Amino acid sequence: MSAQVSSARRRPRPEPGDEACDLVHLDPVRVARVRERQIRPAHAVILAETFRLLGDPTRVKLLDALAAEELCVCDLATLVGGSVSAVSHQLRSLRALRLVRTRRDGRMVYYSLDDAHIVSLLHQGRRHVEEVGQAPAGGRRRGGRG
Amino acid sequence: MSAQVSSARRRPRPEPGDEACDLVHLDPVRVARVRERQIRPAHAVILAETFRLLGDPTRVKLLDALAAEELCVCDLATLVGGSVSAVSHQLRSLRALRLVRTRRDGRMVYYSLDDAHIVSLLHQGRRHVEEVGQAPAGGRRRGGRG
DNA sequence: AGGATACTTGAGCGCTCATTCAAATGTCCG
DNA sequence: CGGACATTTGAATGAGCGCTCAAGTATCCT
Repeated sequence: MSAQVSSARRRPRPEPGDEACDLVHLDPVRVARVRERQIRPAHAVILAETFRLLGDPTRVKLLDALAAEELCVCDLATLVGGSVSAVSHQLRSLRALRLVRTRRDGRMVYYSLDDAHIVSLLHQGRRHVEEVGQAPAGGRRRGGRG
Repeated sequence: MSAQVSSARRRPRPEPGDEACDLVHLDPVRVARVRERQIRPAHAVILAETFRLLGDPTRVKLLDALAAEELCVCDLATLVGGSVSAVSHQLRSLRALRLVRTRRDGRMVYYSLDDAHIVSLLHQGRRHVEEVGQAPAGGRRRGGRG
């Protein structure tokens, strides 16, 4: 672990024949090692897409509320403190990604969760936030367990 | 479970004295029940903020790469396939939220992960994506293992 | 000191996205 | 059928974001 780990880290001048791309100064050993375990680009996109859905306070509240039980749009709107229209729009996105499903009962439409993975992710995140209980930007603490 | 669970669900006409807000048709029992378990709005914002950071392919790749080992900016740029500047901007966001930390070694700046919770979330998500291996929008399958 | 390297930063731009408002759809009741 | 209700949808608007480009900072080597 100390013989030839870094090929660029201590190199005074990069040789001209080295550059295969814009970057002539990278560490090929390290890069190759990471590449083996690296997530596939397509998967990164899908994963980001999934996390992006959770990256909005309204949707977080929506999914969190639905984790308790199924709810109609107007109850959801009340619970998350938004307009019925706004909530409906968000539910549409959630439904498009199959995160929630609907059930009609007369005029009412009841929403419920449809993806156990998301619920797991959400709850894990919620647990973390409630543990630290700090604002993330500027004032966040690591290991704020006590 | 069938006595008086729903006050609005089967009510023909809402009485005029009922409306305390814009919504005159909600189910107070259900709403109250969910409210007890509901995430606090401030926590929802923090949680969304956290997930939002993970809601970008470049940042997902960045964090995923750093989960393997510490890396300098130019290696990261190579691994995620972006410009050094773009990567540096993203790392700035990540650093602001204390998701990554830096270590200087001469001219190089090495980044590494600084939040175990995020890593856990990321890996959990990655595992899920690699299990289903399907695009989320339009063609997603649940339990698409076979 | 001077030049090269590794990274950061600020401005600007195009794009996405969450919300609002207004209108439409579908359902129940008389 | 006609009115009230629950929800959906489309257009418009405004804010935020990620990228590029160009300059700036910090470090190393001679």
